[in-house]
Amino acid sequence: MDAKTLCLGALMHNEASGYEIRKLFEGGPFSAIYDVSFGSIYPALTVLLDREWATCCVAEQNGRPDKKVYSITQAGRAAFLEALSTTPAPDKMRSEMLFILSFGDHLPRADVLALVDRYIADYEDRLSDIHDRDDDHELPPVRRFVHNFGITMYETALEYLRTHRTVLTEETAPAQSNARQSDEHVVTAGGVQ
Amino acid sequence: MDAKTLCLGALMHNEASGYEIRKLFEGGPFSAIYDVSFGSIYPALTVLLDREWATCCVAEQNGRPDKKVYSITQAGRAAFLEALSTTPAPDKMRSEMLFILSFGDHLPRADVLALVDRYIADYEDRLSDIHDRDDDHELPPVRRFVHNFGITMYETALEYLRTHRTVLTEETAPAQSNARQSDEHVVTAGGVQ
DNA sequence: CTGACATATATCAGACCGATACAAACCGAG
DNA sequence: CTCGGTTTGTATCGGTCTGATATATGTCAG
Repeated sequence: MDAKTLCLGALMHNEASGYEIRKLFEGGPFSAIYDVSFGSIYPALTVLLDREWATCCVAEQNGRPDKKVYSITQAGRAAFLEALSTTPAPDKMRSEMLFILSFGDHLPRADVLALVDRYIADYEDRLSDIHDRDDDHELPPVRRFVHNFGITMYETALEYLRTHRTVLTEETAPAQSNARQSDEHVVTAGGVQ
Repeated sequence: MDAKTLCLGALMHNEASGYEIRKLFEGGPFSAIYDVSFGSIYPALTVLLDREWATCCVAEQNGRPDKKVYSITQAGRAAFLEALSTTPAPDKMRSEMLFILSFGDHLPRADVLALVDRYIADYEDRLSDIHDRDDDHELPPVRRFVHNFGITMYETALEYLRTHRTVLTEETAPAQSNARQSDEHVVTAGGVQ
């Protein structure tokens, strides 16, 4: 799924500037679904103009810098629906938090708990972003299906983190230092070949 | 989180070849956490050798091609724990499936249901991968915490998809064709500025 | 009136992805 | 017994994407 398709998708609902498209993916309705950065969006929008999949006009604003507002064309809509017809790749998660936590047994327990707290705060923010938007009102059925899927996943993550955090405070002696680990986990030879 | 750190993490538990590291992230214990491709892994392993964060030896196998087995060094462990000390970036999800589904109201309902079915099958496979591995036995506490988090998220996704799929079969008339859409959602002017 | 913050566009070096190529070995079907 | 398909395994490369940075306008608080 390339940046051009993602931008076309953003423009399907409404005309938007590059900055606004970015906000749809960061904190907006696409934030639980996909991620794309400025460095991909602006070049992609240029390509959309080249292919006449979008048009652009400058909008002056009061109290803000001007912005370039892009609108999708009929050709753009056709190209978008065509792009949607490819079989989707499986979901890809990139969680630095979980990756670090998966080595939490090598870290001081206090650090682990701090990470979990940060993780909780992160998902609380995401959930409140959703509720602040409040796009609940009269979504078409499939959009509602996707919307509620995201909310369900966030709420599940939060509930798990909150209820199981306590287990980590009660558990047996943690590794006190990250300079020394027990060598039990280190398999240096044998077992292979 | 760059490929070098991800490879070091993989080597923390066990020595491994590039191919084996890839499998840890595709279907293996890291599959719910992070994703990294061959095109990143092999160059990263070369860099690890250069920096003496890993050593390498060729292992002959019976009935299989030779493989190059990498082992993390003490300097590598130090570098890895150092890398873990940075504050983690927020989770990034990339779901082509959800992105396509979020435009499901523009698509024939049968296509949407087929997509949901594929999505369900996808997560069923992931869950059975986890249970096939069965690394449940005696994980250290924080690893268990992360492990069960992944299982919980997968099970929640499956339950949501299964129970709410039925709603999409009962609902009001779907868009019959993807060549025509109602123009109601298309805001071409006004409302901005 | 200074600094911090939000809005807004744009670029670019470096990192990464996905596809591809190559190769060795297995296995089932015809 | 060989043909094609699958698994294991290493490696590279073009095209794409990221994350940081630069630039600029405007608000608001202190």
